[in-house]
Amino acid sequence: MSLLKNLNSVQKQSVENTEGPNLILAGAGSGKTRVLTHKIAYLIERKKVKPENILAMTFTNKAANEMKERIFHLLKNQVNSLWIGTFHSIFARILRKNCEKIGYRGNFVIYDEADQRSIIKTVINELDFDVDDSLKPNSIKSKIKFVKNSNKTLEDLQLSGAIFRDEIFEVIYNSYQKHLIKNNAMDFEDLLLKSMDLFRLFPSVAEYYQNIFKYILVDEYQDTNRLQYELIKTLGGKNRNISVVGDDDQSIYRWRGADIRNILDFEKDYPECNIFRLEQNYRSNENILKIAHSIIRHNASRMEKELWTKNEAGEKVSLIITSNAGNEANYIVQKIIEETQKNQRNFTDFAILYRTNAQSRYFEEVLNNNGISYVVVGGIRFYERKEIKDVLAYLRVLINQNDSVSLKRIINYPARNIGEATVAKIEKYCSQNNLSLFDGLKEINKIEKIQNKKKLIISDFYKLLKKYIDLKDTISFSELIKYLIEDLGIRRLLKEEGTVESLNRLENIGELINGIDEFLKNHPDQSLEHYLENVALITDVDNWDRSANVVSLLTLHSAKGLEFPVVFVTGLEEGLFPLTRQMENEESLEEERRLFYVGATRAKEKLYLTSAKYRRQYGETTQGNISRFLTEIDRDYLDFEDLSYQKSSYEKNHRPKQKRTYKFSNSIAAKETSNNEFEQGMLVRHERFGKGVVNKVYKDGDDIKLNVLFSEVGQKKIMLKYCKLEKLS
DNA sequence: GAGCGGCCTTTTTTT
DNA sequence: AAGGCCGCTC
Repeated sequence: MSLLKNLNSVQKQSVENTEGPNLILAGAGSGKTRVLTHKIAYLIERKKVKPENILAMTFTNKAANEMKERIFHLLKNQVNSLWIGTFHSIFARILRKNCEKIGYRGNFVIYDEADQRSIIKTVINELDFDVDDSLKPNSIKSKIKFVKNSNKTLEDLQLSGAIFRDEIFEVIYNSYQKHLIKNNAMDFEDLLLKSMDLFRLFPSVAEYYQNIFKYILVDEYQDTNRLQYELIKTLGGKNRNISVVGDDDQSIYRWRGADIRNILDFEKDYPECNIFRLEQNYRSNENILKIAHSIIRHNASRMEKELWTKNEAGEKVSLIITSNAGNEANYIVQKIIEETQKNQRNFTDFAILYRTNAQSRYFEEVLNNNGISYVVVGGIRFYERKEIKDVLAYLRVLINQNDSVSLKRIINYPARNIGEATVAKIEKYCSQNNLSLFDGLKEINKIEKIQNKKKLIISDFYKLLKKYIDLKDTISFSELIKYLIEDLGIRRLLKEEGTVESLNRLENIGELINGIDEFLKNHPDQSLEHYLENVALITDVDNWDRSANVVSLLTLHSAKGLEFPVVFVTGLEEGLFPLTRQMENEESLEEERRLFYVGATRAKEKLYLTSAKYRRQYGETTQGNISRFLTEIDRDYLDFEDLSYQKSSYEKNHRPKQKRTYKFSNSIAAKETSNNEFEQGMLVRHERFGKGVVNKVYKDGDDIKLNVLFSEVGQKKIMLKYCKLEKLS
């Protein structure tokens, strides 16, 4: 009985109803994780289901870990045999065991986006196409991703009209896939796609897992794509004990292939299903819910529902329009300071949410200037840093010599005088003789037109790799990496460089080694392969320590599943580059409303909505307008403040602390020339940097650029088309 | 051929 | 922040 005593009646029903398909529609803050964890505990304790027969899939490692912890707490018992993890980690595990059936070796590597791009570039070079805009690696990459996530073949997609027929893309796609197989590598999508292939081609394997996974639970079901949907259907097809938890209003990953139909059509796919609606919100004050609802209710394709709460109405939500991003940041930091003083809040209580990672900059700056500690969650990921990728590339090659992407990465790292041209020659030799790049290195002496000096370097490099490949089975990989780093002299080189960046890199490498030691301490029996897989699938949100007393800065997407007493949802204007500019069609408009909804419902006690009238992007200032949200939002629960007349408080607060004055002589101030151009020596005023004197004027194509020495901020390069530069007489 | 400095562009959101 | 590109030097 004690297991269910903390649940409300709907939560209880959805926990107890273990058999058959279950759709649990769980609004924000309605106890979704609570239901999932209780259900798993209930299955184990009451229904005597073996933990190894339960599969629970989430989208983030963080969510998975949280669930593990809570289940442990409920059962007072560690259940290691539970299958619980992200989609990608679960299927990576299945593939490690079975991938040889579909033509991979068990030590396959997982390629991230940078690796993908590198392959795509190789492919484009090999195929010798005329490169135009349609062949940008990034757009090819997203197209490949789209195709893979759809769980249809390229042909099917073309026939159904989902994409245009594009022969060049077809060739690239096929060649890309061949390269991955040759390198014994999978991209993120392959982890799912190849699992699906495995099940399709080997029904006995599918059956094996169908029998293992007697109960399947899926978190954030609204964000599954067609491929994940199909995998769930395949695995659960036999027992049909599928419980999915989700909220169609929080589906914010359409661009990643998430198909909201998965949740909207669950009833059609599983006609015998039970539907439970968790509509009581335990998280937020009523005013916050009303505001969130007033926006989301405008979405046409959603299940009709409205959250309710027994919580108090609380303070009204504040909507603020500021003049620019700097003032927006100023306002927010001012409010944080006020709230900590008036309402006795800690910095941990605050979260600043924005649309794109790059937007954290202004907030960081102002927080810094006010001595407030903060943490940026996500952003540039640790494992995507250059120095980390370089070191990891060595490890990847040690376990998988076919990984030519990693090999190419390290062939001239640290610099050993091997350039593109030499690599190209080796690659050519390899493809002619059907060798992997690694084997090509071994035969370096047979390759023509390479200088003897370089042959020597390459064969030394090969010997070095060989030495560590042999060494890796005799010592722990923590020792292995330490020796390797010393051997390569990476530490020494970075120290000698002596710049801020290089010392940072040095620190990061130290951090990496700590991380490896930590990993080995926690998983003493696991191998280098396991470590690399762990690294490939982890994100910064997963590592985030919430115990420190700091303000949290994160994207709206990363904020899903989290809650904070005070939340700032920033950048509310539409029409600007980083925000809601994609509202041109109804579908994207709906997704933006859902994103707003997710952000707003993170708040427990107080919600601030902020926007800026003007925002700079790539040096350009654009005007936004919040009219759409203003017309939709319910003003009854809102305090509205227009501060956009405050023009320059940001600039005032951001002058260098010790004021440096750069001397320049007024006497050389030039007159405006007849053809309205700027000249050396001319006195000017910049909208942000103030007064200055032109040092140099030059042309770059049609663009006019100036070097200007400003008295306030020193020398700056100015692109005329991006700013207003006023001539002073 | 390789490497380096300088300058520009990129990019929504993530497993 | 980091990769691409150009022009320069060794």
